[in-house]
Amino acid sequence: MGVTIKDVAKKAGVAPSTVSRVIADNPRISLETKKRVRKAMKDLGYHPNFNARNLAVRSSQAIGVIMPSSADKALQNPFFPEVLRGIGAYAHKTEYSLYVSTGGNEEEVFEEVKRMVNGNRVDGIILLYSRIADPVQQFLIEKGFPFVIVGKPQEQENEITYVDNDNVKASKELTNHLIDLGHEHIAFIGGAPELTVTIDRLNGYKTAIKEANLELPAEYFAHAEFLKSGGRDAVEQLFALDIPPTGLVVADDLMSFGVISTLEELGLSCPEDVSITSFNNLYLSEITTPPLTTVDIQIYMLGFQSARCLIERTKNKEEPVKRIIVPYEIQYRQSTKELDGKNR
Amino acid sequence: MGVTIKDVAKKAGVAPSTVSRVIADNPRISLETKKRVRKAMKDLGYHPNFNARNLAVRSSQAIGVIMPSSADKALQNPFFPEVLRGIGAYAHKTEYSLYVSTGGNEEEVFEEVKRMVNGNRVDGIILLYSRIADPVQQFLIEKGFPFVIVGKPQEQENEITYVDNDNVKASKELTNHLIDLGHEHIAFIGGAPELTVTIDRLNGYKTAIKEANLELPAEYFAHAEFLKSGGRDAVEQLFALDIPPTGLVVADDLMSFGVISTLEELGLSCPEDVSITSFNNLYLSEITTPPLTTVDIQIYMLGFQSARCLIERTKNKEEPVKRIIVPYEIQYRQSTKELDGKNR
DNA sequence: ATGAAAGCGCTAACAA
DNA sequence: TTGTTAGCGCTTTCAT
Repeated sequence: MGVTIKDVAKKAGVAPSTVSRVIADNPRISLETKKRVRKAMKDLGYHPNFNARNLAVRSSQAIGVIMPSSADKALQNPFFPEVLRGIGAYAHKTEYSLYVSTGGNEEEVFEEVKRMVNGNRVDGIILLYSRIADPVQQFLIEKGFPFVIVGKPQEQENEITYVDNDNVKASKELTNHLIDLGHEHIAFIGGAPELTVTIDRLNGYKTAIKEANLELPAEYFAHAEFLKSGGRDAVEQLFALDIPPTGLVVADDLMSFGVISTLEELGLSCPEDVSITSFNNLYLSEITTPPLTTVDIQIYMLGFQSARCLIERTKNKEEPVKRIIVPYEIQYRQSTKELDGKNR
Repeated sequence: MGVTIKDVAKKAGVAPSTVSRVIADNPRISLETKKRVRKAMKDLGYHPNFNARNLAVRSSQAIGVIMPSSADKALQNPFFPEVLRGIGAYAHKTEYSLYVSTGGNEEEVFEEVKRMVNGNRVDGIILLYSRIADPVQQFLIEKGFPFVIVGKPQEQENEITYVDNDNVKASKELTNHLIDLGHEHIAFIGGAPELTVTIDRLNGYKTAIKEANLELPAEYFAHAEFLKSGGRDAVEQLFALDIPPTGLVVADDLMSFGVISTLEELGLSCPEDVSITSFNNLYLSEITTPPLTTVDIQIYMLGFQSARCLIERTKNKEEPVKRIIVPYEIQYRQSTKELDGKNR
């Protein structure tokens, strides 16, 4: 099957190399022949074979996108399709394709990465997660293979290109909002503690609390899974304390839903009894009850920019290491309210 | 860069073709040499170049996954990462890679498909949506290119391999559940009306209503977008009717959240005032208030099976057209309750 | 401005 | 059981 460059060459009465040049829009080919060749291509329904092309130029015009392993339900987070959409937009623009590795366990993810890299399937990789001591990251660094992280690397921050929000600042701002509303007992519920994003958001929270000279008991940091049971445990523990919090900084909208649900089971309601703030501004956070006060981290933009960095880098070896901080914007909605007398 | 098959051959003292055979685990190579070659591969850190391989065998060991265009927010539906996970699981097992096309507008999606197909980037395609008069589907059929649909084709049902649930039956069962609970005024809220899935679920609903000899006023079918405003419009209209429904069959969990939210704004609550049933059993539907009575359509399995069909097909031209119906299971939770006196 | 020819790294007849 | 050789379809020197 398949009409090749030779067929086109024959039909247009030129050499294959000329056809190749026409494809590349080489300026040293006369407009005359270009037209003739293009017509031949069209008539024959010619489409370049990418495997052949890639073999010849040793590149693949494709980038790999690595999702975290899906031991938990984290992958059901709409965050992923949304970054993917951002990445896809830039990739499409530049005629790159997207290879994705979707979860499985950690080992499988690693295997996928190795397949992509070793098999020359992709020119670069985007990591959709960042955590401490990640063998994948280590592998990529050792190979000197181009990659960018959506999020912030835990180590070697200056040698890795990454696209992130200022999570520390955002988290601090969120916490301060609660403080401004009169809350004095504010707890933090984060995701997996080895994720950089959790660490940063926890730090921002801590900073704000300290600066306001509020108490910061160790029992006020909880880590919940996205899974219901996990979230419930965290909330139950928190609200069984002598002084339960009246304000919550939660690291992810999806977790907030679980938290609100558990609160209701405990007979507490949001925002009357406890104010909740969180992160991501998923489409969902606008339509639930109550709508969430949350940080819009611009997921799409995170994806778009990461693709841009990576593709620019694969096109130009000299492109320097970059750090791109995507601005965030807090959406104030109904999950937070001024602390009223009875709770003080 | 890159150590090639020749290097390995030289080091092992054999011909390149022998190395190739070892890679393919050809049975006519002595165990002796296999071992020697494998050692050489390991010592040299050899990895086959897939572009070269694919060029030689005219295949790519990759499948394309096409998401719907993302004009709306539909892509934020956790359905997608979840099917992707299922597809990825089977793909990984069989050492296939995944190419994805993520949204953009319809034209861009189509371009992506053409790129994948014409450029020999993939051996087959999985369509994650199905709707009437889809140019992509048409293109694939004309080309005779292997593809499978997650969902049900609108035309040429017998010539296309697809993986779906029995949506008609599920929807009927859901509706009957409401009827059994005493509801007599049941409305349907679907997604985009050109999607097959919407059509099927609407039909199941209608059938149940008719069989129970209940009324079926035209105003009882609403179509909502995933976007909040759309869902709100539908709900507001429905509940402004002379006889507002007390039961709802909603085509997607995500839409149900919007519906519940709008209801609350109207001063109605679920399940006290209106019972809601829906589809998908997203992780979310379990943790919100109230937890949803919803059809578990086994999203992961839909993905897994579609990948299986497609990969089996690409491996064997003779593989017949298939239809796979993944069983569903209704999860009864708290969004539905017996109609009490006051609402009759 | 264009052509000839040598690869890119691998597979697959065909020989031996 | 293994080696030789001719491609797969494209790009890219090097000539002309």
